[in-house]
Amino acid sequence: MVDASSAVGALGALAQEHRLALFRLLVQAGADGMPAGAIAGALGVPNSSLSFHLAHLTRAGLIGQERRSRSLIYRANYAAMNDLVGYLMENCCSGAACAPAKACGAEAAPTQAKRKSA
Amino acid sequence: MVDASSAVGALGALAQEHRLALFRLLVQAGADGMPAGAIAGALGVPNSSLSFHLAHLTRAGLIGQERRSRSLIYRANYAAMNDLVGYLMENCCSGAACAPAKACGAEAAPTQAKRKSA
DNA sequence: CTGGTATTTCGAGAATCATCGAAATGGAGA
DNA sequence: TCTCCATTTCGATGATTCTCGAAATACCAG
Repeated sequence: MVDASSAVGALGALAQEHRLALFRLLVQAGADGMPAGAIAGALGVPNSSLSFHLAHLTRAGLIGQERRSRSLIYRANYAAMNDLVGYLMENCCSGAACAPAKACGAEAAPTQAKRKSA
Repeated sequence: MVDASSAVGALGALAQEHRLALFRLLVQAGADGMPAGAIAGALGVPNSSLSFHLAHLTRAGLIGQERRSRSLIYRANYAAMNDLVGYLMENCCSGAACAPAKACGAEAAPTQAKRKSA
């Protein structure tokens, strides 16, 4: 489930050039994720700026992190992405021809608890 | 199609409490849309503020307007919404188990030219 | 043409956000 | 333990955004 304020938070997190590119990068990276350094290189953003955006996206619940030796591996939270999309399209067209729009149910539940039941 | 900057624009347009509520209201209203006054009433937002948000959403291409007598009818642009979602999920999971995620193909192309080819 | 209603524009103030260098932190290897 | 590397926090600055009353505009009915 998604409530209005968390949806606003998630959309706000994505509403920024670097963060959108970053999130899409992780979405496309799949379950393997990417270490912060590699992301910084791929996006051409200074470390301190990237860290800021990474934290923003994390706080919004759109990505998760996992430590792997010295590096922090980030990966997209597909469940959150699907929830957000579902929230946007909720009761779409007042019940007209609307496919439920489903998506990447990937195995994105390796380290952290992805079960954000609340 | 969607490019990065228009996606950022659309997400930024949705990343605001009132605008998100407004957009969802229109999404749920369906093809009939709603006049500005009714929206202001439903959201409890002053006219001048609502107009600002309406313009923002319109500039982002997420909603369209049509004059009907003295009122302006606003309605969601489902094509834009679907494009945005498609952009977010593009190449999801690096080709893993990802459904193409489709949605409200409604007849949302009444007044303005929705063909933003460029 | 005149009156009236629906909606937008104008303007200014308050608040939030993005950027990035330098310094601090946390973990791993020797 | 000591050192090194990856990443984050701190701090200040500049830019953007939200809000809303009052005035202007657009349109329709009579």
